[in-house]
Amino acid sequence: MAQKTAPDSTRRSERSRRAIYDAALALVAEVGYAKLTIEAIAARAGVGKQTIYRWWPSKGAVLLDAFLDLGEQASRAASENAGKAEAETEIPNTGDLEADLKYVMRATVDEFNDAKYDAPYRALAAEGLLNPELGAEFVEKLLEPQLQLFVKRVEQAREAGHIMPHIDPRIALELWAGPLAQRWLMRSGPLTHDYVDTLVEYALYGITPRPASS
Amino acid sequence: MAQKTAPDSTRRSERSRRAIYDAALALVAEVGYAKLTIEAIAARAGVGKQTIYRWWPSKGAVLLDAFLDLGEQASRAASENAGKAEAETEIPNTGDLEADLKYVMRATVDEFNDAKYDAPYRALAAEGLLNPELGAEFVEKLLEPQLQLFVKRVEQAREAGHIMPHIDPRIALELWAGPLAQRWLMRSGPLTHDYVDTLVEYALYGITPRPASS
Amino acid sequence: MAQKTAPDSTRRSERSRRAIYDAALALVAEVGYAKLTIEAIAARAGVGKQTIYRWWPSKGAVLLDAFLDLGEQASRAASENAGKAEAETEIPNTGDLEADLKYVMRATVDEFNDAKYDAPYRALAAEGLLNPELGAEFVEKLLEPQLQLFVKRVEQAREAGHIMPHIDPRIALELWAGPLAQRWLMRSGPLTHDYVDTLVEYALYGITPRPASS
Amino acid sequence: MAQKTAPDSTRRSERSRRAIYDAALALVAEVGYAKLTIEAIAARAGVGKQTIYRWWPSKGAVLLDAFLDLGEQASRAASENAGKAEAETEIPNTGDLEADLKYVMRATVDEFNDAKYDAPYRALAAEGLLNPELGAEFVEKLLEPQLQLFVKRVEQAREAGHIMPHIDPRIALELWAGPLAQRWLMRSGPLTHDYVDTLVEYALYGITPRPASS
DNA sequence: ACTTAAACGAGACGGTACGTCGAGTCTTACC
DNA sequence: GGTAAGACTCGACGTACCGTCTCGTTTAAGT
Repeated sequence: MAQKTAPDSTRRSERSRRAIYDAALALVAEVGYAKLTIEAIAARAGVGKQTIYRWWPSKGAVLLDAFLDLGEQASRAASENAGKAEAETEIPNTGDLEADLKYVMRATVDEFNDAKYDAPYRALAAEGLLNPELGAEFVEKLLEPQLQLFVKRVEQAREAGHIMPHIDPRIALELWAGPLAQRWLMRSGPLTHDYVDTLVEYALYGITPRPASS
Repeated sequence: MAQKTAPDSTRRSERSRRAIYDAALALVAEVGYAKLTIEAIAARAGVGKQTIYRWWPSKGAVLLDAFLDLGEQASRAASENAGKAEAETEIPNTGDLEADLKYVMRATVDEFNDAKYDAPYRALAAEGLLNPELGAEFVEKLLEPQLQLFVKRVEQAREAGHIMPHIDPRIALELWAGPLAQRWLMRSGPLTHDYVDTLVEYALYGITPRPASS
Repeated sequence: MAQKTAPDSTRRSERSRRAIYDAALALVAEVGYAKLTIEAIAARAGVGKQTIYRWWPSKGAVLLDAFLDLGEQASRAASENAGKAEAETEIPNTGDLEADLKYVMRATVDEFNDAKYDAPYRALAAEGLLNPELGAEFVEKLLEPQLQLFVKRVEQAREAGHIMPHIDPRIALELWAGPLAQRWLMRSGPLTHDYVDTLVEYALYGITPRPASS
Repeated sequence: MAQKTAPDSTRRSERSRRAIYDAALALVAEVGYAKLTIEAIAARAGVGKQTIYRWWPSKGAVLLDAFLDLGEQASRAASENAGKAEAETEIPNTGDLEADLKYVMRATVDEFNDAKYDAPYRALAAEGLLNPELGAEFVEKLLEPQLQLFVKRVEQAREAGHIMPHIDPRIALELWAGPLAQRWLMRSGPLTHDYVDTLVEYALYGITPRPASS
């Protein structure tokens, strides 16, 4: 895991790291991931190229860290505002699973439609497809934590008897998360509130006829 | 659509086109999409670079055509074998929707696990994420045709009363196709027959408790 | 001797070669050999770096060719002016060896004191000291041809009985050429007409007392 | 001579200085002057880069000091061996100028042919060509002291009547020292005992015919 | 069958970015 | 305050490909 004489991270320049994150995020939004270059990041950040190569193995890795840092900053800011530290870190539980899922899915759709998040997130996903190491990190640090929120909420619903006991929550959540991801990434259809509402309904109640419903 | 003095496609060298497809597919499997270069394709194909630039705008476009051609060859070969021309071009309808879907999904899983298809397909998906034009072509020529097979089968089921009448087939199919795509692309979980079986069951019957079923 | 798939010199761009020569000579005069970079030559010449690397192995080799070309141009210009094609290509023979040598040596001193020639010539000499390949080429193409002019003149003098028969002309000429080169390169003393006059006298007649001379 | 807040040389680490000299001489022999780097010297010497930059302005200056130190060590060692302290610091005077010069010139040839001295000496000469400051120091500290030995011996010969009174010893010595230096540096001819013998003879007696010799 | 213009192979060209190396400066911890 | 260590900015290295541009040389359509 250590390359040739790993650098001493205690002497690392915090100032440079921040500047690199800012430059990477700004540039990926401006020119797109394909035209994002390490030279440009270094130049924009006022940093030597070697400082980037010393700490990251690829532009994808830089962008992933930058994006993770962006998330941390956001959640740190959120924590400070309200007293509730769980801001955005938990799916609400009003007792009505369908309503709660729709609420979160609509918010997710809005986020995917926000250019600020779309560019880097999409770039990381694309890079992850081709680069297994980065893909694994992407899944572990970005995707899975978000999916685990659904797992938790589905488990709560199961305990309340709203979900059948034999259902695997980790698979269940993919019924709505998978289609959303696919439409977003592939642009294979419009991303609307109606769409995710429908997704949640189909997933919860199935698409085959039920006997006596009410 | 025509660049400067569009080339005369009637005089196009079939031999070169084939050589380029072969080279592109071979190279993407050998070195991966990121390290695939037009120079290498030209060299491997014994072709001038200009011959590639004359007919395609990017390496992604070359690979897409090469992959489409691969599919055409495969289906042409299949047609010749059996008398049934619809080989692989239709989902079976035994009257049992669940069984038919599971059958097709298991076959799809097997295909995704086949390295021969995985490398170029994954590369095209990744490129499509970042390049909207190529993404649109990818969806139109590769993804949507496959999804339409599900649409057709779901409509048949609806007519047979096995699916509720208000269900939108185009959305319904995403309940199982979306999760499968996500797991494959993101490597966010294992791709097994059991997994897709579960997916189909959850999608058909929902995850919430049903009243007296039988 | 041939590197990897030697380039086809028939397709070489004459325009680029000239631009590279001009840029190299201009830059070495401006910033000195140590700060001369291939990137700067390429930029100044409006040429891709690869075009330099394709045809020359090092900046020293570029400069050597540029300087040789400069000499060829000069002698070609000289040839066109006067009818005598041997302009500068031969040492005069007035019958008076001492006078003829002094004449040529004074001209050489003037040339060494001319900044236009000093910078590249000195750079090439320095590079040749450390790089045997380039040094050999420097000697063969620049130094030796000039020394051979002296060899020829000394041989003429020997035939006329002005030089002792057992004298080796190739060594004899070093008596005045060697000290001049050393003073010029090492800056170990002033380079004046008087100095070379003295050199010629000492070399011709020796430094030990002669018996009754006249 | 003093940069910004000149370092206090009384606190200088003798151990480091020695290690730097050793490393510089070893490396220049191993990889050549062009590939000699300050980083490598520091690493080999087990010394911080700053310690080198604090005391020397360039790699050439380091090497010059290292080479001078080498000479001092050698002469100090020689002094301890024999009682005669002037070992190697004076040209013998047997009364036969020709023999004495040939003796010293042959020894010089042997030294130039010794790889141990050739590499650093040649490197310093080359650097001195391009860098006037270092060149001046090279001449003053290395070249001129050696030439002065010849000046002294020629003056002795003049006093003995073996050299004509009007001869300038400083110029006379260049008749044999210049050609030798040129052949060595430029590799423009073989460096043998015969060659320097011839040089001395030509220089002493001239190349033109003498009346009645004996 | 002959002509002729376009496609072709080859590859040199002006560029951009790569990932590495070393220069010279600066900071940290130690002695 | 000198030192070992090494991270920093900067600039150049030599390489790999990009996409464009000639060069002859096939090659296939139209005469």
